Amino acid sequence: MPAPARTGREQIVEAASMLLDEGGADAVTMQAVADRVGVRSPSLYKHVRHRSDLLAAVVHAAVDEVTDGLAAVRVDGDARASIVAQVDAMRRFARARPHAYALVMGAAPGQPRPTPEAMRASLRFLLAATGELAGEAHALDAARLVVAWANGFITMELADALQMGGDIDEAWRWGLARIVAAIGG
Amino acid sequence: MPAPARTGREQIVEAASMLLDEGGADAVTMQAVADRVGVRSPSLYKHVRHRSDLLAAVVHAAVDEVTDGLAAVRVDGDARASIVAQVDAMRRFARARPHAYALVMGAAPGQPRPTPEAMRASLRFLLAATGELAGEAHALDAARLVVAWANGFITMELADALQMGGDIDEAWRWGLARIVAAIGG
DNA sequence: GTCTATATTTCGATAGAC
DNA sequence: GTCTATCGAAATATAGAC
Repeated sequence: MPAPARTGREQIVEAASMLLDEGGADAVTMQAVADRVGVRSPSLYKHVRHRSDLLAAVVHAAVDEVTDGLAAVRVDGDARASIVAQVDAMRRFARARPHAYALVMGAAPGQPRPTPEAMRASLRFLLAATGELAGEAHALDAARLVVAWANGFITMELADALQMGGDIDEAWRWGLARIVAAIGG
Repeated sequence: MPAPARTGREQIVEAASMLLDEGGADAVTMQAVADRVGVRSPSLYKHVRHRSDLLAAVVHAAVDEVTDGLAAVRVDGDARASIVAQVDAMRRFARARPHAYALVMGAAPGQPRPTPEAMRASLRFLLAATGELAGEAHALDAARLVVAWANGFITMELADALQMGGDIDEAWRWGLARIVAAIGG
């Protein structure tokens, strides 16, 4: 056997995810990924079709991570507590992996997007909770309200926008309480 | 006189803004800007220090445009109407210039940001309105709530996230009504 | 102030030997 | 499957003539 495999698609996606976290999508170059996994850049093309294929895999892995996190913190018997726990988990993920968060939530037009099915899976338990509070007829509207507020808040927090003084965590809790109340809680 | 001026900083920023709208920040290359204004790329450096200087000017012009738009639609005697008018104006701007909107609201980590003063100026009349509704003690929290929701909704709308069926304009109106009610309206 | 010419770097991707 | 070698494209920016 001439050349044993020294890397694989999984390890490549992992390295690309780290580079995304460290320097954004632009930092995910084939050269940088190759350095990270310890091979020469042409070898990557035996595991990945092209750069966009790799980036799509990175986004897919990130949205899966979010989905698992949201599923893990849900509270089955308490809709209010479940909503709070899930948006808190969103915020934790965003703080830990801001660039990945931006890709998942589609903050940058023209960047790779997760599939609609993957996004739906992420919001499964949030939809259940908002349905309990707002009624099935408005479950979707209410989920959109919650996610929109949380996403907007998190995005601006990461960008240091709305830096107008005041305690940011206090603003988060104040807003969250109002949002939950607004959808029928 | 050896070479009369065929362009100027204002025209260059304008061309760069058009390129931003058409293809995002990555499309704003010195070459593309030069083609657009009708000169060779080295000539641009007589009007602009470097590319980041140009991009910063583009962002500044965009936030000024937003500020003017928000000031124009405000309703002085009616806080609820003023809030609705201003978030509607935000949404119109985002639909007209999605890439510019993303830069202004800081959706992409690592991109050029408007100055805090410019952002504050944009939110002046919104703060006045939320102060009326929520009380001065919570004017800032309430403004953050409104802007966060609007920004999150708009961002996801532009990215086709939360595309889970239902009328998107109806969701906007439903959410907006709840938000205004939530802050004391 | 604009031009030609160019330095320099970096990128994605391919060819072909082993 | 990995490697060396390389192509071709595109980018920012500078030097110096006019």
